[in-house]
Amino acid sequence: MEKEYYFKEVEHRWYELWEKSGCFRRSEHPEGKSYAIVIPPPNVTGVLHMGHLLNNTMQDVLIRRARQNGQCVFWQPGTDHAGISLQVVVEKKLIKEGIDPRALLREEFLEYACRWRDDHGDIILNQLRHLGVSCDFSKKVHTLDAAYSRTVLVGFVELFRRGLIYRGRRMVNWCPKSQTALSDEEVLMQTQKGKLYRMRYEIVENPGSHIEISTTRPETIPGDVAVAVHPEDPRYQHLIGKHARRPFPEAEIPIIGDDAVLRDFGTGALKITPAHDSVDFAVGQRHGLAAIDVLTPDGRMNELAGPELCGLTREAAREKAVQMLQERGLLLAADDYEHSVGISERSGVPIEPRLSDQWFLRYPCVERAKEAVRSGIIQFFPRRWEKTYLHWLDNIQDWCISRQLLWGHRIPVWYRRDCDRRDPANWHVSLSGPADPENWVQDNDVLDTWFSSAFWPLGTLGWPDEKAMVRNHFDFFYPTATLVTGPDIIFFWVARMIIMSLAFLEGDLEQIVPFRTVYFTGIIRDSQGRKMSKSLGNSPEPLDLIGQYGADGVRLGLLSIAPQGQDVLFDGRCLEQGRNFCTKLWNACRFRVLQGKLKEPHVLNTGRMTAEDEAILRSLIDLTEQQESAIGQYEFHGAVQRLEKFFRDDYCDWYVEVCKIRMRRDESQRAHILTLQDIILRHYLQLLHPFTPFVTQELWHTMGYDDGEKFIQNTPLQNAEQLKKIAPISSDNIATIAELRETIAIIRAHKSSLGLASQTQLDVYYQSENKESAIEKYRFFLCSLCGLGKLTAADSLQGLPATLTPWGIFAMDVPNNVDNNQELERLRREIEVLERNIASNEAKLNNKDFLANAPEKVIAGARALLEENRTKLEKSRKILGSLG
RNA sequence: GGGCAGCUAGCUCAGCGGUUAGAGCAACCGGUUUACAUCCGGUAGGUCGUAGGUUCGAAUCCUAUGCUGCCCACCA
Repeated sequence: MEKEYYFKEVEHRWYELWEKSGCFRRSEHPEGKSYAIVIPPPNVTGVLHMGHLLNNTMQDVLIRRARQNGQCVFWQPGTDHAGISLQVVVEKKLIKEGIDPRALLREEFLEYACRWRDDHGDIILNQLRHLGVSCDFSKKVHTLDAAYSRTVLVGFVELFRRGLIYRGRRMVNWCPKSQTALSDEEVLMQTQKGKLYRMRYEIVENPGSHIEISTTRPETIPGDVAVAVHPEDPRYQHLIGKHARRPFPEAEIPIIGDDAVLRDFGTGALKITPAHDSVDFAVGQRHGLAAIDVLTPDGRMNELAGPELCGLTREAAREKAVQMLQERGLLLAADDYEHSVGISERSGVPIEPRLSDQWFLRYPCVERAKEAVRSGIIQFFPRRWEKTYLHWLDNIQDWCISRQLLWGHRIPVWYRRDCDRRDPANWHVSLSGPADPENWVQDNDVLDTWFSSAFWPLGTLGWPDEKAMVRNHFDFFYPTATLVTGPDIIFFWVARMIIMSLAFLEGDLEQIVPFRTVYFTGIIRDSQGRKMSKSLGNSPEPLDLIGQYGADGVRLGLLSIAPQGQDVLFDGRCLEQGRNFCTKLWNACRFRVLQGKLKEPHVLNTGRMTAEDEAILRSLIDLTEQQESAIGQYEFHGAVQRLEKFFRDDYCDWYVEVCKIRMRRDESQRAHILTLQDIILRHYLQLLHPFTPFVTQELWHTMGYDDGEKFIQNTPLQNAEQLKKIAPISSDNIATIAELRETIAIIRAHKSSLGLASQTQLDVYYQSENKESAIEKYRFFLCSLCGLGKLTAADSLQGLPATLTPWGIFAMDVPNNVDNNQELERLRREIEVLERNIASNEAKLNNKDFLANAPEKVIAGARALLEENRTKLEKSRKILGSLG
């Protein structure tokens, strides 16, 4: 066995073997308990980032543990076509090559896009392989695959048939940069500093008098069709019915009363621009006003804005409009003002409310979707996200699902050639299109990418094609077990998957929900709590990290700092610790290998079990129980901590050290000890495997534990009950070992506080009331682990510095030159603390209310504690007396 | 404007009604006795954001309040 662990070589070798052997594949004859996860499909345009590492490590832990537990596992991988993102990437590439993407035909552009997708689409999944993910890559799905596309379009057609998808001319969020409509969820509200302009329009009927109006958007003045005031506002009531003079292009517009106007905001008078504001649009509808669109799709002013503004960008037009107001003496004030502006999530520019013809979905099954979560049929971890989810569903708005893009699922609607597209009589909606295509024109738009992702758990398992569903064992793997994702896409994706599943499947909620639990991970930030971003340069390159620390080190490190459901502050040091632990594991196993092979491996003679053997076995059983509950509650952080603590503190630093002493003293124990070590290491490797798949697999092989099963992940994991059958464990023995370990720790600390190096041999005298036999039994451990020379019982402490342990007082025969003062000081402090504690114990036990109300167990505990403290105090005083 | 989290040792977090509040990292002291210096032993460090309340007992429950961060919301 190599002295060093070469993780790079090991990881590559095993991953290839795993994939080649097909051990990640789902069973084609599934039986027993199913455990499926669908991967949140990464964008084909994406590169692996820290969030992917965390998210996929967690999924892999769940999947591998399920495999060990003998469940029938399926982890479905795939990629998302990434609508706008991919289109932008391809457009940029074309421009670089001197091709104008807008001059291309749809088919030509799509050809370029497909080629890019085929060249780059699998990069991110291949990167994930380096992390060790055990997805079934043979079942990979891409959202634009023919079968999956069919799923999406069937969904559209059916929702249309049910009257839930409709086409309408409505105010939508328009992104002037990508020139498409967006859903409300794709608009981020950001507070921005701007100006609130106060200006005045002349009253036509009373020349020379004016009405004052506040606005943040003077560039939309040419689109004004009215001025609105509150109908009961005494300041303006008399003006309703009269007209105001719009300054440019000059026009007379009516002054109307509408109670949407807030009297106490600004001047209480509102200019109405129905084409560029949703409130104004509603007002316009109520009053039968026209909408004058003064903007072009790319966010510039058009001819209707008048010659001075036409052609300017929104921003430039605002400046120009302010200047024009000033020139006309109409601008009264420009106050600094902070307000929310909608920003396009994708392109980062302010969105423009715009009137256009789009397709909308009225969400089905909203009440059932709420019920599914509220009732706990779908469980959220952490639970608080339930509220966020329910709140969104309570206020749900229809979803604009059409996008003015080329890349995506083209809307399966055809319009009769040269006829009114707004008249449903001229629509054809179907999967295959009209029988006489020459008379029809297909809708140019594609569907929102999130519309297609909403079908992910359904489509990946073959729905709605019955043959495909049988082939994919839909009935067995659906509903999936768990979804692991970020809370940032709770509306975009999680809620919509639930809704679509409920809309299309029939049966009890338990059977038709897409998953039974959702674990929301935190977001990875840098060590200062900032979001990882390219511009800040604070996002490490995941593959570099894997190369530097090993996939196992990265996995362990990340999980060890990820608090449940809270953001993760990333620091490279955690990866170092992760890697160090893997090295530690390697060395401990190597040590076992150096002890040699056993003739009869795995056969334990329980008659030879000692107290320390029982204690380590008990720790292993406890660890096994803790792992089960921690992983069940998605407490990855706690699970990792306990795994590391057991191995370092209990196994390596205590048990193995003790075994060295035992074997040195008594060669006949050797086989027994090594057998037990093998049992422990073997089980421990299995417990650790989901977290660090590579090093555990390598050791599984190196240690020769693979005689029955080559791959550790396919080896059944014993539970706590099964482990308890290995050998009987007495609680007295467990207590004895706990006391022994405490005694050793106290003696070591005492030596250290006396300024003595740990290996300095010291003679020690002890006084013990009833633990002499224990001390004698374990004297070799005490001497060896504490660096003691002679250890003898004595009647007096002879004025030597002494310390109190569970087993009595131990006095160190220190050289004369050792300074006693520090030791005296320490003792006095200790006595002080004891006295304080005893006083508080007594006060408690003298409190009648405490005795009356506290449970018996607590009172008994308090009494025992008081007794213990009194004994300690007495002995400490004795030590002090003998020293002084 | 509404809602949700977080505030515990220098840093990152556990603990969420019952002894004297824990861990890892960092700091400091000491150590190579045949797995491991990517290691081992040890020390120090906290009025649990603040103020009230409930309780025999509060970091933990309640009520206010202060920061910090996130989400939702059509006041131009």
